[in-house]
Amino acid sequence: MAGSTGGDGQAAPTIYDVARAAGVAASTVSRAFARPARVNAETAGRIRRIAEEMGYRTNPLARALLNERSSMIALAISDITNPYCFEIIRGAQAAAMEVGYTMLLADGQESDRLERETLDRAARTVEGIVLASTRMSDTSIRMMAKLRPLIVLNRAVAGVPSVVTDYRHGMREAVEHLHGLGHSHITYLAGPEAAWSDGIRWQALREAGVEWGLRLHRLGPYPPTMLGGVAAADDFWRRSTSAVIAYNDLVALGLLRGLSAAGVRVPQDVSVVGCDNIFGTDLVTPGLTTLAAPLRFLGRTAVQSLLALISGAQPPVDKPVSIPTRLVVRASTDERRPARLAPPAIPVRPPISTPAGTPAT
Amino acid sequence: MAGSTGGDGQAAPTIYDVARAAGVAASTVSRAFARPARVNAETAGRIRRIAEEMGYRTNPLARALLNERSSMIALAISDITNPYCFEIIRGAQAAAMEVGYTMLLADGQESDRLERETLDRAARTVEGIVLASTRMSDTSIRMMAKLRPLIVLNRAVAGVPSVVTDYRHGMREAVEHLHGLGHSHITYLAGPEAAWSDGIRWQALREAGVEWGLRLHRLGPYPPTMLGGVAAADDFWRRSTSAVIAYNDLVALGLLRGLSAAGVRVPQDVSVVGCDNIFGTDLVTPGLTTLAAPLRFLGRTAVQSLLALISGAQPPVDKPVSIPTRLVVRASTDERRPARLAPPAIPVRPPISTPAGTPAT
DNA sequence: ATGAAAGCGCTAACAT
DNA sequence: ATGTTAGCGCTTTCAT
Repeated sequence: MAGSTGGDGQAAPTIYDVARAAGVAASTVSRAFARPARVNAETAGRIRRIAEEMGYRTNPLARALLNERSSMIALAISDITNPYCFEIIRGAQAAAMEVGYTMLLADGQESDRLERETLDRAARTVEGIVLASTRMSDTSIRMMAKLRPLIVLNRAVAGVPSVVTDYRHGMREAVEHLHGLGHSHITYLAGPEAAWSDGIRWQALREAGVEWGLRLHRLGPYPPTMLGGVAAADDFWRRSTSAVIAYNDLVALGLLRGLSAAGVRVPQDVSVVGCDNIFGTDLVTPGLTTLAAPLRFLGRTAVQSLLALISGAQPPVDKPVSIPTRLVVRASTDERRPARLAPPAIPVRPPISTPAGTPAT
Repeated sequence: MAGSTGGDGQAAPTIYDVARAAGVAASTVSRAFARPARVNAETAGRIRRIAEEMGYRTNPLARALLNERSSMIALAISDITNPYCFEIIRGAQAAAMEVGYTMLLADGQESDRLERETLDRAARTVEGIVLASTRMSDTSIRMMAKLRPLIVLNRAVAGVPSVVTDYRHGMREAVEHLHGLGHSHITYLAGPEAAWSDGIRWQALREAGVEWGLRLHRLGPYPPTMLGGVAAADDFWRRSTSAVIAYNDLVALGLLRGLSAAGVRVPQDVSVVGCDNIFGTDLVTPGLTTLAAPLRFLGRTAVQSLLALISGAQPPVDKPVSIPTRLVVRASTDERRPARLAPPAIPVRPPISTPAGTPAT
């Protein structure tokens, strides 16, 4: 019932305690753990047994102080509440754990300053950093990279090794899919201008458009959130094409909601494609067709690259490691209808005015 | 273009470097930062300026080695991909950052062993631990708590301080809501038997049932996942009441899916209530009515309690800190219909057989 | 108000 | 194969 309030009972045994108990020098104990080959097998065994009995665990801080090997890495995230991050974190954490590394999480709470502060504090402690999504400028990133081994995720920064998603191929697949469904015009709902991934997605999309002979339109930028998507629905409304590709799933989800409120049917009136395949995309009705980024694999790959970098590898700083995507087709995309058959069933907004610019045909 | 491959440019300046540059002893530099009052104001200013210029940052590892103050805490999560965790992590991280602490993330990947290993490794490094969701046994937890200051989240472990959600009040509200809609029988879809929150939710539900004069049924246990919910739909099918409360939102979401596949309409045929209010609950159709846990606040409170514990506070180990819930009413709950008017529109499964035990009336 | 010195727990040299 | 020693960067006595 009562119980101690927690906290250290007694001081943890040090390597000296173990050494004394085993009747050997501290260095021998150290070796018994780190380089068993250089210790008499029998002695090593005895030491380990005694250490085990005493509940000895080597103090990582002391080790780190000596040889800079803290066995910790940091993962920086600009906004941990974004579902996009979850799988990345999981992948990263798993990869770290596999090799005995501990992962520090630095959530920037969407603030450049907070993010830098956190990283700044952590930088000394960790052996390397993965920037999974960051608000920091290229310059800041390069400075950070000078301080510590660093890998950027889904962003290309000259001079810094990175792991990115292969949107070029993915967008081609998405456009091919829409083309196959008879769509000839696609609207892209842009994300934040500062986002590297927005630029690359739009560029990849344009190239794919040329390849398949589709016309592309661009709306935005919108905040990369559901609210952003709702706002986009409002704009899209006036200038609609039969197909939309959104910067990310959150925007697509918001768009779905906004469209539905406006009485526009998906996929009958408009086909919608998202990006990332986050949790929730198969929860909505209709399920969201999306360009799935292998999020968990991305996190894992980034950490593995970082560990390689730490052990002295020289990854290319100019060509990022590129991870392929996969188009997940759900119900939000369908064949283009020749023309809208009837006004929306429940026109919450005024019925569709004839689009000034882009005819839906 | 070329650029260094990352990694440390040159050794970071130590306190001795600063001391030399400022022409004072190292201890004075240390004091200038930690106890400015005990240093000549002018000297202190000069030191700080020089340190700033040199880009000096105190090495947390060295500090920690000396006085056990690493300014780090660990947050243990059994499964980081569970949306339930996100907001908790965010709240915890924010609270830690506010006071200059760094947060380590220990994801157990749903494995008791992995979780213990990770924590074991991290324990020496951190000043304290928050167990946000854990697969560990009470015994393991108590052992851990002896080693380090520790707070458990949403679980009561005798002898260990904890922060929990006030399900008693919440469940009463949920039952009142269903009662007000005319429901007289409620089925509870149980979660893992090992989960403390399952026990407490069921108990709170039973008490509320007595209070409002409703009959309660219990089905399960089911895995706390969407798949678990789909499986539950299968069982519930045969023994349905007009209202269901699921162990958590994931199960409720799965149930919604399973029910829909079976042609059972929500909320017309069945009202569904979830727990937690995770991301996605307002994405589904119908939106899920759910007992919202203040996830972010929970994480924040846990960390704050931990920090208090670390600074020597003696929180009660027997009565957990209790955080109130809020019932979020969406479209998945509605008035009970006297009887089903017609067989399901699209009976994927055989039409509803007369329930043997519990009549839907 | 400041300096000198010891030592946190560990490991890498060097010596045996 | 093992022991001895020095020192990582910091803070905390104790002395000045």
